[in-house]
Parts: sequence; C-alpha cells; structure tokens
Amino acid sequence: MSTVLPTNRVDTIERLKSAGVTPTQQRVEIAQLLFARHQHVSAEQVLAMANAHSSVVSKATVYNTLGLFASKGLLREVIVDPTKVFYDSNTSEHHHFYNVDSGELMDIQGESVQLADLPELPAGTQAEGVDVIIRIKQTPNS
Amino acid sequence: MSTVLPTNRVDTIERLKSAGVTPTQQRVEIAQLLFARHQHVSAEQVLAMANAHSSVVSKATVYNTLGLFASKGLLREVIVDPTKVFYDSNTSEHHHFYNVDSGELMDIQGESVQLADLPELPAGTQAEGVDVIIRIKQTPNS
DNA sequence: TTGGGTGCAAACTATTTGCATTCGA
DNA sequence: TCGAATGCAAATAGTTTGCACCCAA
Repeated sequence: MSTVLPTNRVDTIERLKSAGVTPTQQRVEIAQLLFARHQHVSAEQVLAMANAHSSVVSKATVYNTLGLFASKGLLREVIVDPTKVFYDSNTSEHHHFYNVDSGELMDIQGESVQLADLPELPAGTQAEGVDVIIRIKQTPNS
Repeated sequence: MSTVLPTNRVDTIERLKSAGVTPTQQRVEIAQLLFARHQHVSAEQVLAMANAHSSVVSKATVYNTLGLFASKGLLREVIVDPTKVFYDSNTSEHHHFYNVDSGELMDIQGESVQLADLPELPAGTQAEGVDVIIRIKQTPNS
C-alpha cells in the first residue's frame, strides 16, 4: 500500500539545498512526500502522511516547513477555501478547478486558460502572481 | 465624517425582499452599509461599521447575515486571504487585484481581463464561477 | 560548538453553534 | 401567536508562538 517515491533522498536534498533550504531530516521527509508527484495537500494531510510513513514530524514543523517551502518557491500556496490552505507541489504556471462540493482541487491542464494580457496595475505595484480558479460543482443528475 | 447613504431604507428593504430575504432590522442595517457603494469588507469590519452607526448587531448575526446574503446572490465571497473572507457588494462579473502587502482588495475595472474560453470541465461537473485574482505587491522604490 | 531547527503545548483568531429570548408578519 | 431571527457565550478548527532541547555544519 505504500507509495513508491520516484525521487530519491539524494535528489531531494540537492533540490532543497539549491533552494537555499537546510536539508534537515524532517524537511527531507516532507519534501519526499510532496515532490513525489504533483499534488494538492493541506497541512493536516502532510502531517498525517509524514507520520504514517515514519512518525517523526510535529505539527509546528509541518507548518514551518510548508511556509518555508512556499517562500522559497518549492511549493505554491493555493487559497480557495477559507478553512484551509492548499499547497501545490506543481510550481509551474497553471490554474485550478475547485470542486466546492467535494473540496477537491485539480490542475487545469495545458494552455486552455490564458489571460489576454494583464490589465494596468495600480501605481507603485507590481504583479506577484495570477490565480485563476474555476469553481465547479457536481451536476445534479436531474 | 459620516458617510451619506445613497440608498434609502425602503429601497433596501425592497431589494432584500426581492432576493427572498426577510428584511429584519439588523439585516436592513447591514444591507444599508454594504449596498451604499461597491466595497470589499470583512465580517469584522461590518460588525464595527454596524455598531458605530447604531449599536444593534451581534457578531453571530453579522456572520449569519453575510452568509445569507452571499447565498442569495446579494454579495460575493472573495477568498484571497487565508485569515479571513472578504464580501464584495459588487456582484457583477469582475475580477480582483489583491495587494499582499497592504491586504487591500480592488476591483479590476472593465473587460481588461477575459478568459478566452472555459476549458473542458471534469465529467459530471458544471461551472459555478470563475475567480481571477492578480496578486500584487508594492514596488520596492529602489 | 552553536545557531538554526524541532517538538510540545498553550495561545490566537476567525468562524460556528446551542439555546434561550425577541421580533416580524 | 409562532416560527424565524437574534444575542450571547462557549465551542471549534486552522494556524502561530514561546521556549527548552537537539542536531546539521
């Protein structure tokens, strides 16, 4: 039942170092889980995953680590649900579907969504990122 | 210093009734504040505004009322900050700038942002809404 | 060694809920 | 009158913080 991780520890450590993150045991553990594949996880899920695997990460460290990874560009924060933050291990430019019924967050594949061009920004500001979220719901089966 | 409300109580009550909302004293009070002009407010701000004006609305009622208004289409919830929900009294189709430094939320005027077309939705789902948020930050004045 | 990292529990904050009281129709 | 709406306070849940201990460099 355990997930096979296509990324080995050495590569993960290298990736953390490149991002300027000291590769501690817990950070590597969390990174292994997250970078195994593109996924959307909450802090709670990361905590559960990490401790199912080998119980050595505290809640505080999970929050610290996710925040740190996000600030270093290793993860992308996705704000779609007021009750929790999602972290997306796919940091490339892309957008999301959010199923408001199931709470599920999905990548929108490819270039199917493109903004024509950015509107004029307010004076003294610069763009930091563009989030496009298409909220979807289950079609009621008539 | 007090804001002049361009909407009178009678009109506000009419608007609530049209939306299927029983116009109670507190709901009218809150509606008057919100519909006076297009704005982005948090529950906390509404509570403060309502009680500065005439102290007769409780915290629970503010949350109940904002949630109700949103579900009836009188307000639009905007999720951009994990720490709180914004309510937008402009319910027409439009998108937002979010200044991550100041926490300020602004409408993007006009048609300057348009999605080419919606991508194919996951099977069994239908679109409920599209949110475009351009996160901006203060340009560091070199 | 030694300063950054971690764990634990307590603190915080936005929001929700239960229940008794009050109000709109 | 009577069910819906409100107020209050307590409960909840996600996240943050303070501080002592530990480990990566």
